[in-house]
This record gives sequence, C-alpha cells and structure tokens, in this order.
Amino acid sequence: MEAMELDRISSPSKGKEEEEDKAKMEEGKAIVVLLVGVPGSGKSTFCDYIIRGSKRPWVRVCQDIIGNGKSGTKTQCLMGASSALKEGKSVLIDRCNMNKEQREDFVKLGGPEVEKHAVVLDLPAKMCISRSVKRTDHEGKLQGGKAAVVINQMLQKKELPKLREGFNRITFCQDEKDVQAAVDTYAALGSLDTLPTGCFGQKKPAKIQLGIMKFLKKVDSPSQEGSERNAPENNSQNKVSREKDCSPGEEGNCSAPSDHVHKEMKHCQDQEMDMPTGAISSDSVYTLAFPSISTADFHFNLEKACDIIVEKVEEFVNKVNNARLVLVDLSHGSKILSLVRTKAAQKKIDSKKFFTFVGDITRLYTEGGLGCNVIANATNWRLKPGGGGVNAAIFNAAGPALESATKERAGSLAPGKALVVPLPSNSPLFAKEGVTHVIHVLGPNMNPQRPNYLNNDYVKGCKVLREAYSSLFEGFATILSTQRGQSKERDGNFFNSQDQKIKRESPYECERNKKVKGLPNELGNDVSPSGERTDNQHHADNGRTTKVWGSWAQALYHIAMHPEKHRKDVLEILDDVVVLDDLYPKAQRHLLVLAQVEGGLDCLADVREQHLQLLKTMHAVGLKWVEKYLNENESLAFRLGYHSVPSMRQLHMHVISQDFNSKHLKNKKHWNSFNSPFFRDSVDVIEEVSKHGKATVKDEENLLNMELRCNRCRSAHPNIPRLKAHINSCQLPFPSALYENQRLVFASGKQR
DNA sequence: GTTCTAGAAC
DNA sequence: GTTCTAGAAC
Repeated sequence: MEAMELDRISSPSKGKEEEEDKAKMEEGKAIVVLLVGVPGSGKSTFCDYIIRGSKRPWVRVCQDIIGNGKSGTKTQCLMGASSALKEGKSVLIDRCNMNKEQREDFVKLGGPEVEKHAVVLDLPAKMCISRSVKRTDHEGKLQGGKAAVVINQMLQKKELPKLREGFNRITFCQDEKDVQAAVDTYAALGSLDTLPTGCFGQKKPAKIQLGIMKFLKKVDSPSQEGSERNAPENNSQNKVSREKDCSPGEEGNCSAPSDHVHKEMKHCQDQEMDMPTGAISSDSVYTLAFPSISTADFHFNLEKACDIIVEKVEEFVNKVNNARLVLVDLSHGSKILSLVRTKAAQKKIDSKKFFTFVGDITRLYTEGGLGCNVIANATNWRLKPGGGGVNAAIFNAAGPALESATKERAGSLAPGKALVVPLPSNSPLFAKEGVTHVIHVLGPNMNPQRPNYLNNDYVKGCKVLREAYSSLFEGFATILSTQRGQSKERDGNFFNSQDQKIKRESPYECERNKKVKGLPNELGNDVSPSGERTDNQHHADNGRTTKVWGSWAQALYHIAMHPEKHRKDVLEILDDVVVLDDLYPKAQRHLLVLAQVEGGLDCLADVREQHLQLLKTMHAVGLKWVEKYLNENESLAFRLGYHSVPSMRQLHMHVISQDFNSKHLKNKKHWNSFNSPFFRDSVDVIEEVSKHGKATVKDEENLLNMELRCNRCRSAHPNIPRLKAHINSCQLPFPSALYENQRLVFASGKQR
C-alpha cells in the first residue's frame, strides 16, 4: 500500500484528466523540492497546501511516516522519491535537510532531467519551538519540551543550501508572508510549467543595529560605557566585515568567512601568483579569468603579447573597482606569466585587481579555489570546439550547452573581436565552477598553418591583439554593468556574493531600480530602468568615470563654472578654487572648497596626477579657512577631505568641524559619509595621487550603512538621536590615526 | 501612540 | 543633495 511509505496526495484530476496530465508530464520536467527547516517550521503544512492546490501531480515523501507510518530512514526517502519520479511525479521531500550532507543524495535524484529546488523555511526559532512545544499530534513524535532542545541544536548546525550544491532554484522564506508566496508559486505550477532558476527571497543578513540594540540594553549606562569606549577601532571594523560575510538569513549565526575564501587564500600562498595578502576576497568581486590570446597555437611573439596584455589590463583596472582580472596558464614554468608579472609590477598595477594564476581555466574553482564568474576562451573563427588548447578544454568542460548558446549568438568571429555568451545553468561549468559567462575571443594568427595568417606582420598583429583584449574586457564590462545593476537571479549565491539586499515587495525590480538611482557602478555606466545600458547617456573616456547627474546634483558645477553669478552664495573666489558654505552644514563649520576646472573633474575617481597641484591648492585654501575658524573658536577640530562617491557633481573638498552639531545631520548616510573610510582625508588623497597617480575611493554601499559609532570613543549607538546625544558630551580623544599625518587640524597647543 | 529609518521622488 | 512619508521599531 502506497500510503504506508508515501504520503501520497494525488492531483485533483481524476480518470481521463489524470491520464492527460500524465501525458503532459512526459513532456515537462519533474521537480524535486527539498524542504529545509527545523521541526515546527511548517514543512508538512507547506506540502499539504501545495498538493491541495496544485495542477501538477505531487508526492510528499515524509521521513516521519515513511516506515509504515512510523519514522523511517533517509534511504527509504530516497527510494520513495526515486520511484515517484519514475512515475513522472514531482516530489516534496519533507524532512529537515538542515545541512549539505543531508541534502546531497537528494540533489542527485533523477539526473539532470529532474529540476532540484530547495525551499528554506527559515522562520524565527521562537515560532518553530513554540509550535513544536504546543503540538500533541506530531507525526515525528517531536513535541513538548524536547522540541526546544532539538530545535536549538539543529539551528546551531544549520547550513543554508547553496546553488552550487546542485540546486536549480532556492527559495528562502523568513516569515509567513514569504511562505505563503512560495506556496502560491508552487501550487500554481502546471505540469509543463517551469520556474526561473536562482536564489529567491534572500533578505539582508540580520541587521547589525539589532545586535547593537540588544547590546545597548545591557550595557549602555554611563558607568559601563567606558569599556565600550576603550574598544579599539579595529574591533568594530572586523565585526562589520565578518558580519557581511554571513550567509543571508544566518542572523548573526555566522562564524567565519566562507570555506571558499579560506580555500582561495590558502591557494594564494601555494600558487605561483602575485595576489597579495589582504586581496579583495572573491565574495564581492567579479572576476574574469583569461588565457593569453594568440601566443599558443597562433605563435604570436611572447614579449609583444605580454606588453599588450599589461597595457590593456592597466587600462581596464583603472576604470573599475570591485572587479578583477586573472591571467591563467596551465604551466608552472609559464614564461608568459612571469613576463606579465614583471611588467605589471613595473607599471604598479594594483595586484588586487590583476594577478596571474597557474591552473586549468575550466577548474579554477574546484581545483584552484579561485572563484571566477567569467572565463575567456581563446577560440577559433568558427566558434567551434576542437583545436586541442584552451578552446577544446572550455567547450569540453562546458558541454553542449555552450556550443548551442554560442551558435544562437554568432556563427563566426573575426580576429580582434569577442563574443559574450551567457552560460546556460545546465552547463557543468556553471553548476560546478560557478561560471556564468564565457567570452569567446579571437586573436591574430602568426601560424601559417591556421586561418587568417598575418605573415609576420606585427604592426597589424599588435593592432589586432590590442583590439582582441579591448573587446574581451569590454565584454566583461558589459556583464558587470548588467549583472551589478540587476538581481543576481542566476549566480547570486554561488560565491556568496555581497549586497544581497532585496526588498520585500518585488525583489528584483526594486533592486534594479535602486541601482539606477544609486551611485555609479564601477564603470561609471548606469543601467536604465529596464536594466539595459543606455549608452547615449553614459560613457567612459580615457579611464575617467562618467555618469549621469540628476539636475539637483549640478548646483556645485554651475557655481564652479560661473562663480561670479553666485556671488551671494560663495565665500571666496580664487584662480582655480571657489569656497562656499555647505548649504546644509553637518557641523558648526562646514564649507566646501570647489575645484574650478572645466572638463568634467566630477569626483575623486576622476583625479589623476595632473591634478596634484590643484589638490594641494584646495588643501591649502581649506587650511586657511580652518585657521580663521580656529581663531574664532579654538575648541573646534577639523578634517579636510572628500567623499569617495559624492552626490554632487564637480570635485569638492569638505572642510568640516568634528562636532557634528547640526540639525542637518539627520541620517546614517550623513554620519558615515564623514565618519567611515568613505571619507578620504585630503592629506591621504594627495599622498596617493603623488605616489600612484590616482586616489583610492571606498564606495562600498555598506560603508554608508554601517553601524553608528562615535567619532571619538567609537562607542556604538542605535540611532541618530542617541548618537547625537552622545557626541554632544563625549570628550574623549579621537582615534589615534586622526592625530597622524595632520588629518585632524586643531588649535596649536590644544589637545583635542 | 511616537520615534525613527529608508526608499522614492525631485 | 533634500523632502516626504509609509511602515518598522519602540
């Protein structure tokens, strides 16, 4: 009797209709849905609702009753699921499935023909415990006081599912609304319907501020505040970065950065690569791995090729943040890698953004621990598998999915061109390696045995090779501009990407819109509301970032261009700077020193070595005003600096007193824009530009969103009013770094 | 009920 | 950049 093993609830269709449904099933894909959740999270109810309302035949496999109505084993569940799949039914796996090990055999069920989904019922522990404690009729006999102990133990070991375990789709439910939405989604699924792949419903990790609230309730009393005051700044920084490493939904239950990062960093030490310690973790960085183009089978001169690689890499890395390039070669003794490393070091290319790596480009993640979203393929003009080198390896590793996806887009490729191909999710390269795109690129050929032979014409050859790398990196840039702006529907979870902030109502639309409204992305190219690039509005020229500035963001630009027309608004007009009070001062004294240059010097990212003198002038003018203000009120202290990513166009330096006593300081962004690394001290900017020809900008969104800490004692505060109340009276010294290098300017003889 | 935050609109 | 305001947090 089936009911003994499987809690089968058939579709509402009966007789003839059932036959029809069965026939349809043979065309559509069956789905295995693994429920993931502790007892009391509502897994059984979830299944019941789906089965009750669904047009698709479902079978619920419940470990609690699979042993003749009693608790059974995982193997019994696997067998039950397998036989249901053979009948063309979709399966709901109703067991806790709390860790990867528990899930892995289910993910293999039915092979690639069967879709594997996970639905995570990540409801508040309190709720699950209270449900379990109350119930008296639980199938698994887990009820009463025992439930609380078991649930707490399970939660300690909780391991949220990842796409890389082999799931096509993961839905995270963190409240009843989410659960209802997931039920509706699955219940509405007809036999032929499929659901989009990727992670859905992940929300922001537990807010840092919540933790602070709990903390403050216990310790925010005058007598105890000292201990917090003494907390070194580093601790707070570390705390934030660690919490950002949490998987979404972990609610502070995280322990360490992902295994992947460990693996990668360990690998860095083992491998022949110049990736420094402290390099950007792949958690947050889009990575393109590429082989040397044309130097293998196409016999292109190595020296010349290396020069071009370094030249093109330099161009690209100057344009982007938070993306990196990796030159990959199979051979440990690769001459090309060592040449490129040397040249890159000479050019002082940021080794966080570019490094070399020895390994198989098709197994960078699984064998090398290096997560790469995009890989480049040195292909042939027919865009076909074969040839023996990288091209054969990539087509082979990616399976037929890549070949057909490529064919859909182009039939051939000219030398110097590149073709971006999104990798279908059924490609093993996507599933195992986390590669979302392959960029085919064709370089110049110096091999008489191959097509398009250039007969040693290196003038033309170098031109084509340059073009090839430009096309490749532009292709990568296009991926960045769309992937960054849009949701991470496909690859959102593979490398545990940061910035998984998704809104409640319509996660993907909102995320996309937010990016449009927000700061420019790394290339300075915004994304239109439809998610497409609007090239008529955005462009990058000569490495300078550009973006569209709203009308409200133009005010400073107009003043800089025509200061004489704004005499009433400005304090001082000099040859190349204009000084004015900030219209909404965030402190007792807050003025702006505005660069009076034409040609679109809009922000710190646009600053180059040629602007060094201007930066020094701006600093000197700022100091002159500071001196004046200190004469008026010697109790003040000042910082001079820039916002990493300003809201207003035209390079401007803030000169701001550190009291932050202002009615205009209203929100977290205001505070953190002056009191986190987002604020770049002018002295540091000048030093960076004179040493490296450009300034560091820290434009991570989380900097503006980080917890609120006193700029003197670094104590944490739950909200702006509380912070303001605190800073109003805090007299402790500023963090020591501010006293170095004259970052903090105060009246001589006065220790602030 | 009041305070506060954060997203949308400008 | 600010203002407005819904709704979350208290």
